[in-house]
Amino acid sequence: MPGSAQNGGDNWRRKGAGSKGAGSAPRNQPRGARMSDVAKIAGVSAMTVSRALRDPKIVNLETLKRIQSAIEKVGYLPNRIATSLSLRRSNVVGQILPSLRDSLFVDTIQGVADTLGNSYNLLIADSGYSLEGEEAAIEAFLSQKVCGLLLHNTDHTPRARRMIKEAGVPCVETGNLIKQPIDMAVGFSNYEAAFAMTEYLIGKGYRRIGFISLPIKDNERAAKRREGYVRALQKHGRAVDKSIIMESQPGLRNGGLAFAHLVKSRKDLDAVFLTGDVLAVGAVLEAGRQGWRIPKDVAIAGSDDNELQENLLPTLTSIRFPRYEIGRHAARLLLDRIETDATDSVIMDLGFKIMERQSA
Amino acid sequence: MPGSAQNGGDNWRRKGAGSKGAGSAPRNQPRGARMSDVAKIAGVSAMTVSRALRDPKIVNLETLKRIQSAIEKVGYLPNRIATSLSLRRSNVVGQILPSLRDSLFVDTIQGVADTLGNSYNLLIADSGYSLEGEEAAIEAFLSQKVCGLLLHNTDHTPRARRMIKEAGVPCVETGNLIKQPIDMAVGFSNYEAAFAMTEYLIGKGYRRIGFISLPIKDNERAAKRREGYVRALQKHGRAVDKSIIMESQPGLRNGGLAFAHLVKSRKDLDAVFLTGDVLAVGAVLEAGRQGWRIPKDVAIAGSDDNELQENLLPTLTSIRFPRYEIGRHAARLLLDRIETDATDSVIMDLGFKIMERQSA
DNA sequence: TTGAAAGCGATACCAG
DNA sequence: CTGGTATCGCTTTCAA
Repeated sequence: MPGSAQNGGDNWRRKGAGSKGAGSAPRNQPRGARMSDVAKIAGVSAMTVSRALRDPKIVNLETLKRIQSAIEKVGYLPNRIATSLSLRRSNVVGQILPSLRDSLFVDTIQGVADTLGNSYNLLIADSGYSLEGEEAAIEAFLSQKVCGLLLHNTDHTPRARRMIKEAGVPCVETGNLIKQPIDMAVGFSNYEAAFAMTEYLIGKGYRRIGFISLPIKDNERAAKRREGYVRALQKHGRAVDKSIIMESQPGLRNGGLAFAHLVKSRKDLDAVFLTGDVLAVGAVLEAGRQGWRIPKDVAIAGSDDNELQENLLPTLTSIRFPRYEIGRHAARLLLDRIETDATDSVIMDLGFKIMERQSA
Repeated sequence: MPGSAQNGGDNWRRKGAGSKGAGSAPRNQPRGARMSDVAKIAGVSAMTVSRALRDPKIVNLETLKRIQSAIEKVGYLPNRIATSLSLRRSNVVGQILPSLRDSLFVDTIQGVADTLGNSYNLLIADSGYSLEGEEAAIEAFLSQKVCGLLLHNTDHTPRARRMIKEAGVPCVETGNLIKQPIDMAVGFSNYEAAFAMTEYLIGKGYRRIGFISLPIKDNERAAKRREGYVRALQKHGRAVDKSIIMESQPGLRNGGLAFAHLVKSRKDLDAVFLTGDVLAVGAVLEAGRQGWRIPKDVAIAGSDDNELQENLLPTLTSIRFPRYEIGRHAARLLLDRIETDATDSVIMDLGFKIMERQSA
């Protein structure tokens, strides 16, 4: 229902909204020039045109020139659909993410796009955070005959795994690293990262460290982070207190609310580790509203570091993940597999960094 | 050069990075089942299978069942490349944005993806903020035979415009509204928005209002906003002082620096309007560092409202643009054009909202 | 309701 | 260096 509820009875400022204008679009399906048209004009066969496009060196220079001018004359654009059918291989890579809206993923997408360059195109879809959604997108992409697949989750439906394997399409899973990828994997260990941050906080002398993450259900990353937190506490002989382990819905506001709730309910907390989305940023802002001094009253640590976090007041101690690099490497692995006969199953751990700042 | 410089001599925490594992990928190009294979198993012709998939009702129920079980048996997946070639029309929509990394655009992408649904796929590319980059992406997409095109700019190379028109592909330009779209346009007026915000500030009693935008060169949106600011001042009989009109590179930090520079150089400023990217957020954070009271010492107004801006301290007065809605409407227009014989040239103004908050 | 034949626009292969 | 022919996998058209 686009634009009905959202804009109903609104007070948006606009001018002459929805004007249907005078112009008209070209309806005469011109069915652009084909290779054979170019060939005819240049006085050669279609095959020669094909060669001229693909490998100009093997074509007579004179012929080549005639072909090129014919191409310009009719404004010929190769039909990549026909090429793909003939070659039985497309030049399209498919990437599926939980959500496109989440700014966490845009760096990875850009890393992929930058690496693909001009020879490949990127098909993109979101799973809506559901395995069924992912399966549907995978099916659609395999139907499109993508030459490679990039998945964010490492958790998939059995049918999804089977389809990918049967299609024999190169596939890179990004995000949380696992032991048994479908094909290849690039990412970092959410477990290790949360473990390291928890140890960092312990090392800084905090005695009672709360933990807030996104809901664990159907979220392997959040689950692994909580596990890392718990194990780090245990390693250092700290009690694991379930009453200071919370979940929060995504969003700045929700993170702030969860944080305030936790701090108010447990006066002995001296640090809170919020991981996922913008939860930690919300906590810093909420602390400001409450008048709590960070880190003196309570310390805050976050994850998914970005420019905002290093400019907040106070600046936020956080885990930095190499999201752009993950995109680059994932795409690179795909291209290597496609363009060479590389066949190794690769698991690439790009690690993480603890960014020590003012908040903890 | 992926991963060399960026990770060279680093101190990222990882485990056994770059392990080349034991596994191996399926190399035996299985060339999945074709429609004729399904047909053979079901004891019918390929045409009947085609009909069964496209319009099950017109096929005998018994036959249909045999076909369906044959499909499951061989794990048949339709080849959309072949369909597209045969139909001379793909089910892929192409969207081109200045950058994928910029979180400003993700809402629009999501709006598009949500509207396309399961029947269409989304090809995406970035122009790298250059007209040449956009032209290259348009050419690639037209070669892929996209059934519709979504452009962010309203400024294009002549060749790009010509190619789109000659291909006869439905096209929606989003972003700044213009009078002469290639085909259709959805967006808002940057001029009107900046004009309205400037009038708002004047109405609040601010006497001397500075202006900071992204660099105007090759940025029609920024140019229109500055024009709106200037005209609003003129309408209200205010002097236009070039020394308090600045440009800033994108980024939180840069916005903060530009803001601090402006405030320090002109002690009589009582408000600054920062438009574009996260400039205004950077200004609020910088004010915090400097110890300036907002809006008492100086007021701040921004644009591109989001959840962060309404949770900053102080909350930020800002212009809200309906980015998600733009995506939805743009995609809807495209689908209408594709699926019906609609031919109207539409210019749709979705407006904007001034969000009045604490900072101005 | 079903099937046979002729494309869609390019490329691989084999001759010349 | 160049051209003819078969083919990629599906759909349209026309018969049966």
